[in-house]
Amino acid sequence: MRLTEKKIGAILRKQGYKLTTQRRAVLKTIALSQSHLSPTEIYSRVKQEHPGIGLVTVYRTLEILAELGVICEVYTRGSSRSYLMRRPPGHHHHLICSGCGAVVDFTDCNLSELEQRLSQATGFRMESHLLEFVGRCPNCQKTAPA
Amino acid sequence: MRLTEKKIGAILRKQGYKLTTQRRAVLKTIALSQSHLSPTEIYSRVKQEHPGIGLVTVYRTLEILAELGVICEVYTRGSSRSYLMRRPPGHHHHLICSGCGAVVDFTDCNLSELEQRLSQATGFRMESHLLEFVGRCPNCQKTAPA
DNA sequence: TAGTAAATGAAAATTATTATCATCTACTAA
DNA sequence: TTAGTAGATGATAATAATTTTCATTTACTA
Repeated sequence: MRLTEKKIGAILRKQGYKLTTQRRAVLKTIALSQSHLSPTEIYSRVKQEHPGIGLVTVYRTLEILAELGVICEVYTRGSSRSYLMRRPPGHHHHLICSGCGAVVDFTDCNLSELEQRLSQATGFRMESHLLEFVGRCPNCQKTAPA
Repeated sequence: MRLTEKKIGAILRKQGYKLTTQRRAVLKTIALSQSHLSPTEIYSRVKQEHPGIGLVTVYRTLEILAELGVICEVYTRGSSRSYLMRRPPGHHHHLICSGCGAVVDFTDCNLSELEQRLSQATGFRMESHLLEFVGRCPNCQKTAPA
């Protein structure tokens, strides 16, 4: 179930947001990328087709899209955020290439047993979890290590 | 196996680093905290006893300590990093309270089966993984939700 | 199609992080 | 114990990341 622009528009509107030209452009850029992108990277790509767009708009758009679950944040080293189109609809995780940044999604994390065990041991009420694998994709394995 | 100051000193020296007054102070601050702390938080706490210390020194110290595995980085929302004393010696993960930031460590993630499956399916050579649970500790469950 | 709430971009303010450099200090070797 | 030196520090500034403000514009509803 890939999210079409129409569906995304509906999701936005339901929450009182509008699907503007700029948001469309940001979405398109993220959708076209195989790797995760920082706000600045998204900004400079979008600017090629929409020279007038402001970096602020990119930030605001990313915040909303992430809140609505249309895009996902990826947790990497480094001092900026990085985003990615959400491809599987629900709960899922990422396998990220340390070379090129390409991202593979997977859904079967079966952590519920561990989650229960931890919850019982600590008394925490669980809210969420974050799981990411980092590795080298076949292509980048051929390339010199970085 | 808690890391003593003496052991940490040895770890630093082995890599050619020195155990300075400032580094001691940063370590002490992190060790005394039950929750993860951002560079700025660490800086302001350390400054109470060492008014002369510079924020830059805190950043540099954190970088080195993280590189040597004496402290761990925690991945949270928000636009700054956050660190924590490494308590279990080797591979481990965190359960973080969304209320007070307290951190519980756990070591049994048994993700190797999943890791292998993913590796076979994608051809990625796995390098690492990141697993964190977020929940509410017993104390914060009593408090109003935040 | 008009009215309105929401979105935009410019500019600036904040906050986070890194680099530079002259001075200082922890540690090693004698 | 002490001198020499590599490494560390803090001041300062530069850079990068993120957020705020506000006057103007625009998508969408009625």
